[in-house]
Amino acid sequence: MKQTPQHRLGNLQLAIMQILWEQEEATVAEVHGTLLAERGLALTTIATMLRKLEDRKLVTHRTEGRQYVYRPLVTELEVRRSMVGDLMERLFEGDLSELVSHLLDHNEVDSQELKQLKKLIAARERGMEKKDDS
Amino acid sequence: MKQTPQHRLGNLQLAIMQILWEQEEATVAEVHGTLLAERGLALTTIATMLRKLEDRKLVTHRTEGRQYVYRPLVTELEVRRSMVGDLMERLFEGDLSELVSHLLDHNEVDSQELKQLKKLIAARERGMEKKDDS
DNA sequence: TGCCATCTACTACCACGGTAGTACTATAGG
DNA sequence: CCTATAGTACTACCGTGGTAGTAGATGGCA
Repeated sequence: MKQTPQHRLGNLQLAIMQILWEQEEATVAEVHGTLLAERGLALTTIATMLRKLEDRKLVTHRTEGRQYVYRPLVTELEVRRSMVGDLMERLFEGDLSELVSHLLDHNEVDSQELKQLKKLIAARERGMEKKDDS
Repeated sequence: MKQTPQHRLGNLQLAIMQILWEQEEATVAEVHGTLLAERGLALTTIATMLRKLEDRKLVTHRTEGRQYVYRPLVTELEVRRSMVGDLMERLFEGDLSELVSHLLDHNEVDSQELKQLKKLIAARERGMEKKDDS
């Protein structure tokens, strides 16, 4: 068994998926329009990419008039889980603390953010207790 | 300015680099021998990959007898920074808290590890104060 | 009805990770 | 000196992300 089929997405693929996640669904032209500003891509490029994503079962489409309306088949969460987990595995042997430690050491983290993180951990601990009861 | 020239490494490339980071330097045969267990790769595959890595200035080599001894030109830290930063940018718009939050929510984190993380943050806060003095 | 604009499908390319066979070179041993 | 062998260089091929041109279908409008 191969489990979570490695949602490893490239830059453009991710950008497209993010639009679909935000909009729920979108036509080729809509995706193209949204992306046009930051990347100057041809409409056919977007269309091709969407078709390739559909091949990989990451999106699907329905027909509306003569347009295709695409819709994501995987959630942002799944992709994040898969890609973050992959990286953690590849770079930190799956050791979460190592990764977080790296993050803290090598990013500008202001005290604001540290407070935020402490809150996250505290919340997590409370969730833990609850789970311990079961 | 565009930053550290994107050290985006594939699986095999990373595995090879990791060996070089551990050993400081290694011959093709040594790398091949180390990797042979987990992946059954041909020696020429390793040699090719090392040459490609050299093209990209990620490693270099010197000659010893008739063998090449390869040595990394980038540190593990640099690669980690680059790849983690890249992922954080792509998936979480560069928001560190978002990434950590995701990590906490979607991995089995035991209380042991939470304690460890709190320690990391506390240490970070102390480092902060010192920097605030300057 | 017939032509144009709009959309998608096909096809083609490039770059690159990954994989490996074959060709070439130089060395060590007889 | 000459050959077997160890070791690298070349070349090639596949898959896939990324990019886009061109062909084909279709619907709207004059």
